[in-house]
Amino acid sequence: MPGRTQKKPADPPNSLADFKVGVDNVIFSVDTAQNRLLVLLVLRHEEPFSGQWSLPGTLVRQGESLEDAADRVLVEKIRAENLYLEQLYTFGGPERDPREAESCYGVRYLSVSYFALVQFAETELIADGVSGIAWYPLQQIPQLAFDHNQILTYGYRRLRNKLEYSPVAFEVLPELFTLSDLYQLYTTVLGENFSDYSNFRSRLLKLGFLLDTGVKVSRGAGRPASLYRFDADAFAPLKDKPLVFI
Amino acid sequence: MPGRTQKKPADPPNSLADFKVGVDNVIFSVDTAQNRLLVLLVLRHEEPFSGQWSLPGTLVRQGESLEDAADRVLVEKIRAENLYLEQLYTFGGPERDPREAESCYGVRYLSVSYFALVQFAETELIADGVSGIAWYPLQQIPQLAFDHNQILTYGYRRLRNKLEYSPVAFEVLPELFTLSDLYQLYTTVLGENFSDYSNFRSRLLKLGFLLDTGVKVSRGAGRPASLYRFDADAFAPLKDKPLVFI
DNA sequence: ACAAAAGTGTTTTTTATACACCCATGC
DNA sequence: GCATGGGTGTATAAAAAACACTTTTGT
Repeated sequence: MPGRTQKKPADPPNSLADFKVGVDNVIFSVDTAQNRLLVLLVLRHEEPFSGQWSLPGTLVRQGESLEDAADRVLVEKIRAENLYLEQLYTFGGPERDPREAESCYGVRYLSVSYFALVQFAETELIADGVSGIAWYPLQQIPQLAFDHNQILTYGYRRLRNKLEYSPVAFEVLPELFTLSDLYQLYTTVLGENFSDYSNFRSRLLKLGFLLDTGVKVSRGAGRPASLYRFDADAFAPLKDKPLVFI
Repeated sequence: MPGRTQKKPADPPNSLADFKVGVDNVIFSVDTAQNRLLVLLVLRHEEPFSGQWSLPGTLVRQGESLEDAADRVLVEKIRAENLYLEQLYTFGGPERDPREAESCYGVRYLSVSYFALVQFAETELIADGVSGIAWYPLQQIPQLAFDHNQILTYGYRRLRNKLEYSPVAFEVLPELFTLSDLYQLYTTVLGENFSDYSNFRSRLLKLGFLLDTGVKVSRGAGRPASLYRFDADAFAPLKDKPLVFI
Protein backbone atom coordinates (compact mmCIF):
# COMPACT_ATOMS: atom_id res chain seq x y z
CA MET A 1 0.00 0.00 0.00
CA PRO A 2 2.37 2.68 -1.19
CA GLY A 3 1.19 6.24 -0.94
CA ARG A 4 1.97 8.30 -3.95
CA THR A 5 2.96 11.86 -4.11
CA GLN A 6 1.65 13.39 -7.28
CA LYS A 7 3.47 16.21 -9.11
CA LYS A 8 6.32 14.86 -11.19
CA PRO A 9 4.60 11.61 -12.06
CA ALA A 10 7.88 10.06 -13.12
CA ASP A 11 8.57 8.79 -9.60
CA PRO A 12 9.18 5.08 -9.40
CA PRO A 13 6.81 3.30 -7.07
CA ASN A 14 7.96 2.93 -3.46
CA SER A 15 10.70 5.45 -3.92
CA LEU A 16 12.17 6.82 -0.77
CA ALA A 17 11.15 10.19 0.50
CA ASP A 18 13.72 12.95 0.74
CA PHE A 19 13.51 14.89 3.94
CA LYS A 20 14.48 18.21 5.30
CA VAL A 21 14.55 17.95 9.05
CA GLY A 22 13.57 20.81 11.28
CA VAL A 23 13.73 21.20 15.01
CA ASP A 24 11.03 23.14 16.81
CA ASN A 25 11.40 24.14 20.41
CA VAL A 26 8.69 24.39 23.00
CA ILE A 27 10.37 26.77 25.44
CA PHE A 28 8.63 27.29 28.74
CA SER A 29 9.29 29.79 31.44
CA VAL A 30 7.34 31.07 34.42
CA ASP A 31 6.89 34.63 35.50
CA THR A 32 6.81 34.12 39.25
CA ALA A 33 5.74 37.70 39.89
CA GLN A 34 2.56 37.26 37.91
CA ASN A 35 2.23 33.50 38.19
CA ARG A 36 2.02 32.97 34.49
CA LEU A 37 3.27 30.08 32.45
CA LEU A 38 4.97 31.48 29.36
CA VAL A 39 5.88 30.07 25.98
CA LEU A 40 8.40 31.63 23.65
CA LEU A 41 7.03 32.42 20.20
CA VAL A 42 8.56 34.04 17.15
CA LEU A 43 6.88 35.86 14.32
CA ARG A 44 7.49 34.37 10.91
CA HIS A 45 8.73 36.61 8.13
CA GLU A 46 8.90 34.11 5.31
CA GLU A 47 6.43 31.92 3.56
CA PRO A 48 4.77 29.74 4.38
CA PHE A 49 2.74 31.20 7.25
CA SER A 50 4.45 34.57 6.94
CA GLY A 51 3.06 36.94 9.55
CA GLN A 52 1.97 34.15 11.87
CA TRP A 53 3.47 33.20 15.19
CA SER A 54 5.31 29.93 15.53
CA LEU A 55 7.56 27.97 17.81
CA PRO A 56 11.20 28.93 17.38
CA GLY A 57 12.75 26.44 15.04
CA THR A 58 15.25 25.87 12.31
CA LEU A 59 16.23 23.38 9.68
CA VAL A 60 19.11 21.07 10.51
CA ARG A 61 22.37 21.86 8.74
CA GLN A 62 25.00 19.56 7.39
CA GLY A 63 27.15 18.04 10.07
CA GLU A 64 24.88 19.30 12.81
CA SER A 65 23.23 17.00 15.31
CA LEU A 66 19.55 17.41 16.15
CA GLU A 67 20.31 18.65 19.63
CA ASP A 68 22.90 21.07 18.31
CA ALA A 69 20.29 22.52 16.01
CA ALA A 70 17.83 22.88 18.85
CA ASP A 71 20.53 24.55 20.89
CA ARG A 72 21.43 26.91 18.08
CA VAL A 73 17.87 28.20 17.91
CA LEU A 74 17.89 28.78 21.61
CA VAL A 75 21.16 30.67 21.51
CA GLU A 76 19.99 32.78 18.59
CA LYS A 77 16.80 33.81 20.32
CA ILE A 78 17.63 34.14 23.97
CA ARG A 79 20.53 34.69 26.30
CA ALA A 80 19.87 32.25 29.11
CA GLU A 81 21.95 31.29 32.12
CA ASN A 82 20.78 27.75 32.56
CA LEU A 83 18.60 25.79 30.35
CA TYR A 84 17.04 22.42 30.27
CA LEU A 85 16.61 20.69 26.94
CA GLU A 86 15.18 17.33 26.01
CA GLN A 87 13.68 15.78 22.93
CA LEU A 88 9.91 15.80 22.83
CA TYR A 89 8.47 14.03 19.83
CA THR A 90 8.90 13.71 16.10
CA PHE A 91 6.10 14.85 13.84
CA GLY A 92 6.48 13.61 10.36
CA GLY A 93 3.26 12.97 8.53
CA PRO A 94 3.20 13.95 4.90
CA GLU A 95 1.42 17.21 4.18
CA ARG A 96 2.29 18.72 7.54
CA ASP A 97 4.23 21.41 5.70
CA PRO A 98 2.72 23.19 2.69
CA ARG A 99 6.19 23.47 1.15
CA GLU A 100 5.91 19.79 0.36
CA ALA A 101 3.19 20.58 -2.14
CA GLU A 102 4.92 23.57 -3.67
CA SER A 103 8.19 21.91 -4.49
CA CYS A 104 7.80 19.32 -7.18
CA TYR A 105 10.66 17.28 -5.81
CA GLY A 106 8.55 15.46 -3.24
CA VAL A 107 10.58 16.83 -0.39
CA ARG A 108 9.14 16.06 3.01
CA TYR A 109 9.49 18.23 6.08
CA LEU A 110 9.87 16.48 9.35
CA SER A 111 9.94 18.18 12.74
CA VAL A 112 11.85 16.87 15.70
CA SER A 113 10.50 18.88 18.58
CA TYR A 114 12.42 19.76 21.72
CA PHE A 115 11.23 20.75 25.13
CA ALA A 116 13.12 23.49 26.92
CA LEU A 117 12.88 25.25 30.25
CA VAL A 118 14.56 28.54 31.12
CA GLN A 119 14.54 30.85 34.10
CA PHE A 120 12.49 33.89 33.33
CA ALA A 121 14.53 36.41 35.30
CA GLU A 122 17.90 35.26 33.94
CA THR A 123 16.69 35.13 30.38
CA GLU A 124 17.06 37.97 27.95
CA LEU A 125 15.31 37.89 24.60
CA ILE A 126 17.47 38.75 21.63
CA ALA A 127 15.36 41.13 19.61
CA ASP A 128 17.25 42.01 16.46
CA GLY A 129 15.00 44.84 15.47
CA VAL A 130 12.96 43.20 12.80
CA SER A 131 12.18 39.76 14.11
CA GLY A 132 9.27 39.57 16.47
CA ILE A 133 9.88 37.44 19.53
CA ALA A 134 7.79 37.31 22.67
CA TRP A 135 6.75 35.37 25.73
CA TYR A 136 3.11 34.36 25.41
CA PRO A 137 1.04 33.31 28.40
CA LEU A 138 -0.20 29.81 27.75
CA GLN A 139 -3.83 30.93 27.91
CA GLN A 140 -3.30 33.47 25.14
CA ILE A 141 -1.57 31.37 22.52
CA PRO A 142 -2.82 32.34 19.06
CA GLN A 143 -3.22 30.15 16.03
CA LEU A 144 0.32 29.04 15.22
CA ALA A 145 2.04 28.13 11.97
CA PHE A 146 2.28 24.54 10.77
CA ASP A 147 1.16 21.99 13.38
CA HIS A 148 2.79 23.97 16.15
CA ASN A 149 -0.32 24.16 18.30
CA GLN A 150 -0.28 20.39 18.42
CA ILE A 151 3.41 20.34 19.31
CA LEU A 152 2.80 22.87 22.04
CA THR A 153 -0.01 20.79 23.49
CA TYR A 154 2.35 17.86 23.54
CA GLY A 155 5.03 19.91 25.29
CA TYR A 156 2.60 21.18 27.88
CA ARG A 157 1.57 17.65 28.73
CA ARG A 158 5.23 16.72 29.13
CA LEU A 159 5.75 19.66 31.45
CA ARG A 160 2.85 18.65 33.68
CA ASN A 161 4.09 15.08 33.86
CA LYS A 162 7.65 16.03 34.62
CA LEU A 163 6.58 18.37 37.40
CA GLU A 164 5.14 15.42 39.24
CA TYR A 165 8.16 13.20 39.34
CA SER A 166 11.24 15.22 38.52
CA PRO A 167 12.80 18.43 39.76
CA VAL A 168 12.25 20.40 36.57
CA ALA A 169 10.58 23.15 38.56
CA PHE A 170 14.00 24.37 39.59
CA GLU A 171 14.97 24.87 35.97
CA VAL A 172 12.24 27.43 35.69
CA LEU A 173 12.45 29.11 39.08
CA PRO A 174 15.09 31.70 39.89
CA GLU A 175 18.17 30.60 41.82
CA LEU A 176 16.58 31.68 45.09
CA PHE A 177 12.91 31.20 45.65
CA THR A 178 10.39 30.91 48.43
CA LEU A 179 8.35 27.81 49.05
CA SER A 180 5.33 29.82 48.04
CA ASP A 181 6.97 30.54 44.69
CA LEU A 182 7.43 26.83 44.24
CA TYR A 183 3.88 26.09 45.28
CA GLN A 184 2.51 28.82 43.02
CA LEU A 185 4.44 27.40 40.11
CA TYR A 186 2.84 24.04 40.68
CA THR A 187 -0.65 25.47 40.94
CA THR A 188 -0.07 27.61 37.88
CA VAL A 189 0.86 24.61 35.78
CA LEU A 190 -1.15 21.84 37.40
CA GLY A 191 -4.19 23.86 38.34
CA GLU A 192 -5.68 24.61 41.74
CA ASN A 193 -6.20 21.94 44.37
CA PHE A 194 -3.45 19.63 43.19
CA SER A 195 -2.36 19.54 46.81
CA ASP A 196 -2.65 21.37 50.09
CA TYR A 197 0.09 23.94 50.62
CA SER A 198 1.21 22.73 54.01
CA ASN A 199 1.37 19.11 52.88
CA PHE A 200 3.22 20.09 49.74
CA ARG A 201 5.61 22.05 51.86
CA SER A 202 6.45 19.36 54.35
CA ARG A 203 6.71 16.69 51.66
CA LEU A 204 9.23 18.73 49.70
CA LEU A 205 11.26 19.70 52.75
CA LYS A 206 11.42 16.11 53.90
CA LEU A 207 13.08 15.15 50.64
CA GLY A 208 16.06 17.14 51.83
CA PHE A 209 17.32 18.88 48.72
CA LEU A 210 15.90 22.30 49.49
CA LEU A 211 18.39 24.49 51.34
CA ASP A 212 17.07 27.23 53.56
CA THR A 213 19.41 30.18 52.99
CA GLY A 214 18.07 31.90 56.08
CA VAL A 215 17.54 35.05 54.06
CA LYS A 216 14.06 36.45 54.48
CA VAL A 217 12.16 38.28 51.84
CA SER A 218 9.00 40.27 52.35
CA ARG A 219 6.48 40.77 49.59
CA GLY A 220 3.76 43.16 50.65
CA ALA A 221 1.77 42.18 53.69
CA GLY A 222 2.30 39.00 55.63
CA ARG A 223 5.13 37.26 57.30
CA PRO A 224 8.42 37.30 55.35
CA ALA A 225 9.35 34.03 53.68
CA SER A 226 12.64 32.20 53.67
CA LEU A 227 14.55 31.98 50.44
CA TYR A 228 15.45 28.44 49.43
CA ARG A 229 17.95 27.04 46.96
CA PHE A 230 17.84 23.74 45.11
CA ASP A 231 20.76 21.57 46.19
CA ALA A 232 21.75 19.47 43.19
CA ASP A 233 24.27 17.45 45.22
CA ALA A 234 21.70 16.49 47.80
CA PHE A 235 19.36 15.56 45.01
CA ALA A 236 21.84 13.38 43.11
CA PRO A 237 21.30 10.19 45.16
CA LEU A 238 17.56 10.52 44.58
CA LYS A 239 18.01 10.42 40.83
CA ASP A 240 16.33 7.37 39.26
CA LYS A 241 14.41 6.87 42.49
CA PRO A 242 10.68 7.28 42.17
CA LEU A 243 9.93 10.74 43.46
CA VAL A 244 6.69 12.37 44.37
CA PHE A 245 6.28 16.09 44.27
CA ILE A 246 2.60 15.93 43.40
CA MET B 1 18.30 31.82 6.68
CA PRO B 2 20.57 29.26 5.07
CA GLY B 3 20.90 28.31 1.47
CA ARG B 4 20.69 25.30 -0.74
CA THR B 5 22.21 21.91 -0.77
CA GLN B 6 23.97 20.81 -3.89
CA LYS B 7 26.13 17.86 -4.63
CA LYS B 8 29.89 17.76 -4.72
CA PRO B 9 32.25 19.12 -2.10
CA ALA B 10 31.52 22.73 -3.04
CA ASP B 11 28.92 23.03 -0.31
CA PRO B 12 28.32 26.52 0.93
CA PRO B 13 28.64 26.91 4.68
CA ASN B 14 25.48 26.36 6.72
CA SER B 15 23.80 24.46 3.95
CA LEU B 16 20.91 22.29 4.96
CA ALA B 17 21.34 18.58 5.40
CA ASP B 18 19.42 16.19 3.21
CA PHE B 19 17.95 13.31 5.10
CA LYS B 20 16.74 9.86 4.48
CA VAL B 21 14.51 8.89 7.36
CA GLY B 22 14.32 5.39 8.69
CA VAL B 23 12.10 3.83 11.27
CA ASP B 24 13.45 1.13 13.56
CA ASN B 25 11.19 -0.93 15.72
CA VAL B 26 11.93 -2.31 19.14
CA ILE B 27 9.42 -5.13 19.24
CA PHE B 28 8.98 -6.88 22.55
CA SER B 29 7.15 -10.02 23.39
CA VAL B 30 7.14 -12.39 26.33
CA ASP B 31 7.25 -16.14 26.23
CA THR B 32 5.09 -16.87 29.26
CA ALA B 33 5.96 -20.55 29.19
CA GLN B 34 9.64 -19.86 29.66
CA ASN B 35 9.38 -16.46 31.30
CA ARG B 36 11.63 -14.80 28.83
CA LEU B 37 11.47 -11.29 27.50
CA LEU B 38 12.02 -11.41 23.75
CA VAL B 39 13.09 -8.89 21.15
CA LEU B 40 12.54 -9.34 17.45
CA LEU B 41 15.73 -9.11 15.38
CA VAL B 42 16.40 -9.50 11.69
CA LEU B 43 19.57 -10.47 9.92
CA ARG B 44 20.86 -7.90 7.48
CA HIS B 45 21.70 -8.96 3.95
CA GLU B 46 22.91 -5.66 2.55
CA GLU B 47 25.69 -3.32 3.36
CA PRO B 48 26.36 -1.72 5.64
CA PHE B 49 26.51 -4.24 8.48
CA SER B 50 25.64 -7.12 6.18
CA GLY B 51 25.53 -10.34 8.17
CA GLN B 52 24.81 -8.60 11.45
CA TRP B 53 21.58 -8.61 13.39
CA SER B 54 19.55 -5.46 13.64
CA LEU B 55 16.20 -4.10 14.72
CA PRO B 56 13.59 -4.48 12.00
CA GLY B 57 13.42 -1.19 10.15
CA THR B 58 12.89 0.47 6.85
CA LEU B 59 13.32 3.77 5.12
CA VAL B 60 10.29 5.98 4.84
CA ARG B 61 8.76 6.15 1.39
CA GLN B 62 7.17 9.02 -0.39
CA GLY B 63 3.71 9.82 0.88
CA GLU B 64 4.12 7.52 3.84
CA SER B 65 3.79 8.69 7.41
CA LEU B 66 6.32 7.64 10.00
CA GLU B 67 3.84 5.44 11.79
CA ASP B 68 2.74 3.87 8.52
CA ALA B 69 6.33 2.98 7.82
CA ALA B 70 6.72 1.46 11.27
CA ASP B 71 3.54 -0.47 10.71
CA ARG B 72 4.67 -1.68 7.31
CA VAL B 73 7.80 -3.23 8.81
CA LEU B 74 5.71 -4.97 11.40
CA VAL B 75 3.30 -6.36 8.84
CA GLU B 76 6.15 -7.55 6.64
CA LYS B 77 7.86 -9.42 9.42
CA ILE B 78 5.12 -10.82 11.59
CA ARG B 79 1.48 -11.74 11.51
CA ALA B 80 0.16 -10.43 14.78
CA GLU B 81 -3.35 -10.26 16.16
CA ASN B 82 -3.04 -7.20 18.29
CA LEU B 83 -0.18 -4.87 18.52
CA TYR B 84 0.76 -1.88 20.45
CA LEU B 85 2.86 0.76 18.74
CA GLU B 86 4.20 4.07 19.97
CA GLN B 87 7.02 6.36 19.02
CA LEU B 88 10.15 5.98 21.10
CA TYR B 89 12.86 8.46 20.25
CA THR B 90 14.62 9.99 17.29
CA PHE B 91 18.29 9.35 16.84
CA GLY B 92 19.83 11.72 14.41
CA GLY B 93 23.45 12.55 15.05
CA PRO B 94 25.68 12.81 12.03
CA GLU B 95 27.85 9.76 11.45
CA ARG B 96 25.40 7.36 13.01
CA ASP B 97 25.17 5.63 9.65
CA PRO B 98 28.31 4.75 7.64
CA ARG B 99 26.41 5.38 4.43
CA GLU B 100 26.71 9.05 5.23
CA ALA B 101 30.46 8.84 4.71
CA GLU B 102 30.35 6.76 1.55
CA SER B 103 28.10 8.95 -0.45
CA CYS B 104 29.63 12.33 -1.11
CA TYR B 105 26.21 13.89 -1.27
CA GLY B 106 26.09 14.69 2.39
CA VAL B 107 23.01 12.59 2.90
CA ARG B 108 22.14 12.04 6.53
CA TYR B 109 20.36 9.04 7.93
CA LEU B 110 17.97 9.66 10.76
CA SER B 111 16.17 6.99 12.72
CA VAL B 112 12.78 7.46 14.28
CA SER B 113 12.43 4.51 16.58
CA TYR B 114 9.17 2.88 17.53
CA PHE B 115 8.28 0.73 20.46
CA ALA B 116 6.00 -2.24 19.84
CA LEU B 117 4.46 -4.99 21.90
CA VAL B 118 2.94 -8.17 20.53
CA GLN B 119 1.47 -11.30 22.02
CA PHE B 120 3.88 -14.15 21.65
CA ALA B 121 1.35 -16.92 21.15
CA GLU B 122 -0.72 -15.05 18.57
CA THR B 123 2.30 -13.90 16.62
CA GLU B 124 3.69 -15.74 13.67
CA LEU B 125 7.03 -14.79 12.18
CA ILE B 126 7.08 -14.40 8.43
CA ALA B 127 10.20 -16.22 7.36
CA ASP B 128 10.51 -15.86 3.61
CA GLY B 129 13.23 -18.43 3.24
CA VAL B 130 16.23 -16.22 2.91
CA SER B 131 15.78 -13.49 5.45
CA GLY B 132 16.77 -14.38 8.97
CA ILE B 133 14.31 -13.30 11.62
CA ALA B 134 14.19 -14.41 15.22
CA TRP B 135 13.07 -13.71 18.74
CA TYR B 136 16.10 -13.06 20.91
CA PRO B 137 15.96 -13.25 24.70
CA LEU B 138 16.98 -9.88 26.05
CA GLN B 139 19.94 -11.37 27.88
CA GLN B 140 21.38 -12.82 24.69
CA ILE B 141 21.27 -9.82 22.40
CA PRO B 142 24.36 -9.74 20.20
CA GLN B 143 26.21 -6.75 18.86
CA LEU B 144 23.69 -5.06 16.57
CA ALA B 145 24.06 -2.97 13.43
CA PHE B 146 24.19 0.82 13.58
CA ASP B 147 23.31 2.25 17.00
CA HIS B 148 20.61 -0.33 17.50
CA ASN B 149 21.93 -1.55 20.83
CA GLN B 150 21.42 1.97 22.14
CA ILE B 151 17.92 2.13 20.70
CA LEU B 152 17.10 -1.21 22.28
CA THR B 153 18.33 -0.01 25.65
CA TYR B 154 16.09 2.97 25.30
CA GLY B 155 13.14 0.78 24.41
CA TYR B 156 13.74 -1.52 27.34
CA ARG B 157 13.71 1.42 29.72
CA ARG B 158 10.44 2.56 28.21
CA LEU B 159 8.98 -0.89 28.71
CA ARG B 160 9.93 -0.97 32.38
CA ASN B 161 8.47 2.45 32.97
CA LYS B 162 5.24 1.71 31.17
CA LEU B 163 4.74 -1.50 33.11
CA GLU B 164 4.54 0.53 36.29
CA TYR B 165 1.82 2.93 35.35
CA SER B 166 0.02 1.64 32.31
CA PRO B 167 -1.67 -1.59 31.29
CA VAL B 168 0.82 -2.50 28.57
CA ALA B 169 1.31 -5.92 30.15
CA PHE B 170 -1.95 -7.00 28.57
CA GLU B 171 -0.59 -6.22 25.11
CA VAL B 172 2.04 -8.86 25.66
CA LEU B 173 0.08 -11.49 27.52
CA PRO B 174 -2.26 -13.88 25.76
CA GLU B 175 -5.97 -13.11 25.79
CA LEU B 176 -6.49 -15.34 28.80
CA PHE B 177 -3.90 -15.48 31.51
CA THR B 178 -3.50 -16.41 35.13
CA LEU B 179 -2.50 -13.91 37.77
CA SER B 180 0.73 -15.82 38.11
CA ASP B 181 1.41 -15.24 34.43
CA LEU B 182 0.93 -11.56 35.02
CA TYR B 183 3.15 -11.60 38.08
CA GLN B 184 5.82 -13.59 36.29
CA LEU B 185 5.81 -11.10 33.45
CA TYR B 186 6.44 -8.30 35.90
CA THR B 187 9.25 -10.13 37.64
CA THR B 188 10.76 -11.10 34.30
CA VAL B 189 10.93 -7.49 33.16
CA LEU B 190 11.34 -5.65 36.44
CA GLY B 191 13.46 -8.19 38.25
CA GLU B 192 12.75 -10.17 41.39
CA ASN B 193 11.37 -8.58 44.54
CA PHE B 194 9.61 -5.71 42.83
CA SER B 195 6.65 -6.63 44.97
CA ASP B 196 5.14 -9.42 47.02
CA TYR B 197 2.89 -11.71 44.97
CA SER B 198 -0.11 -11.53 47.25
CA ASN B 199 0.04 -7.76 47.48
CA PHE B 200 0.48 -7.46 43.74
CA ARG B 201 -2.48 -9.70 43.33
CA SER B 202 -4.89 -7.84 45.58
CA ARG B 203 -3.78 -4.47 44.28
CA LEU B 204 -4.48 -5.46 40.69
CA LEU B 205 -7.80 -7.11 41.50
CA LYS B 206 -8.94 -4.07 43.45
CA LEU B 207 -8.50 -1.93 40.34
CA GLY B 208 -11.42 -3.85 38.88
CA PHE B 209 -10.46 -4.36 35.25
CA LEU B 210 -9.43 -8.00 35.54
CA LEU B 211 -12.29 -10.34 34.80
CA ASP B 212 -12.25 -13.79 36.31
CA THR B 213 -13.51 -16.11 33.60
CA GLY B 214 -14.05 -18.86 36.13
CA VAL B 215 -12.15 -21.26 33.90
CA LYS B 216 -9.46 -23.11 35.76
CA VAL B 217 -6.21 -24.21 34.28
CA SER B 218 -3.77 -26.63 35.84
CA ARG B 219 -0.06 -26.52 35.05
CA GLY B 220 1.75 -29.41 36.63
CA ALA B 221 1.46 -29.69 40.35
CA GLY B 222 -0.37 -27.25 42.56
CA ARG B 223 -3.81 -25.81 42.72
CA PRO B 224 -5.33 -24.86 39.35
CA ALA B 225 -5.40 -21.14 38.62
CA SER B 226 -8.22 -18.99 37.34
CA LEU B 227 -7.93 -17.54 33.89
CA TYR B 228 -8.42 -13.81 33.76
CA ARG B 229 -9.15 -11.41 30.94
CA PHE B 230 -8.31 -7.72 30.67
CA ASP B 231 -11.50 -5.69 30.50
CA ALA B 232 -10.77 -2.64 28.35
CA ASP B 233 -14.16 -1.08 29.09
CA ALA B 234 -13.67 -1.29 32.82
CA PHE B 235 -10.25 0.22 32.39
CA ALA B 236 -11.38 3.14 30.23
CA PRO B 237 -12.44 5.44 33.12
CA LEU B 238 -9.05 4.87 34.74
CA LYS B 239 -7.24 6.22 31.71
CA ASP B 240 -5.28 9.40 32.47
CA LYS B 241 -5.63 8.60 36.17
CA PRO B 242 -2.39 7.89 37.96
CA LEU B 243 -2.20 4.12 38.24
CA VAL B 244 0.02 1.91 40.27
CA PHE B 245 0.79 -1.60 39.16
CA ILE B 246 4.24 -1.58 40.66
C1' DA C 1 -5.86 45.74 65.99
C1' DC C 2 -6.33 43.09 62.13
C1' DA C 3 -5.67 41.11 57.65
C1' DA C 4 -2.43 38.59 55.06
C1' DA C 5 1.03 35.49 54.14
C1' DA C 6 4.40 32.05 56.24
C1' DG C 7 5.10 28.20 58.80
C1' DT C 8 3.99 24.19 62.34
C1' DG C 9 1.50 20.48 64.14
C1' DT C 10 -2.25 16.99 64.79
C1' DT C 11 -5.84 13.85 63.38
C1' DT C 12 -7.83 10.83 60.13
C1' DT C 13 -7.78 8.02 56.21
C1' DT C 14 -5.67 5.45 52.86
C1' DT C 15 -2.10 2.68 50.95
C1' DA C 16 2.10 -0.12 51.17
C1' DT C 17 4.62 -4.02 53.16
C1' DA C 18 5.37 -8.21 55.45
C1' DC C 19 3.96 -12.40 56.40
C1' DA C 20 0.94 -16.19 58.20
C1' DC C 21 -2.15 -19.38 56.70
C1' DC C 22 -5.76 -22.08 54.04
C1' DC C 23 -6.96 -24.53 49.41
C1' DA C 24 -6.74 -27.73 45.56
C1' DT C 25 -4.14 -30.48 42.79
C1' DG C 26 -0.29 -34.11 41.06
C1' DC C 27 2.49 -37.71 42.35
C1' DG D 1 0.62 -37.59 52.68
C1' DC D 2 3.15 -34.02 51.18
C1' DA D 3 5.20 -30.94 47.98
C1' DT D 4 3.65 -27.39 44.90
C1' DG D 5 1.65 -23.54 43.27
C1' DG D 6 -2.95 -20.78 43.95
C1' DG D 7 -5.49 -17.85 46.83
C1' DT D 8 -7.13 -15.22 51.32
C1' DG D 9 -6.55 -12.53 55.36
C1' DT D 10 -4.42 -9.81 59.03
C1' DA D 11 -1.27 -6.87 61.58
C1' DT D 12 1.94 -3.18 61.14
C1' DA D 13 4.14 0.72 59.08
C1' DA D 14 4.11 4.51 56.17
C1' DA D 15 2.25 7.93 53.48
C1' DA D 16 -1.55 11.05 51.76
C1' DA D 17 -5.14 14.22 52.83
C1' DA D 18 -7.63 17.42 55.72
C1' DC D 19 -7.42 21.07 58.60
C1' DA D 20 -6.55 23.69 62.98
C1' DC D 21 -3.42 26.65 64.77
C1' DT D 22 0.72 29.77 65.60
C1' DT D 23 4.04 33.36 63.90
C1' DT D 24 5.45 37.60 61.76
C1' DT D 25 4.84 41.12 58.99
C1' DG D 26 2.28 45.64 56.60
C1' DT D 27 -1.26 48.88 57.19
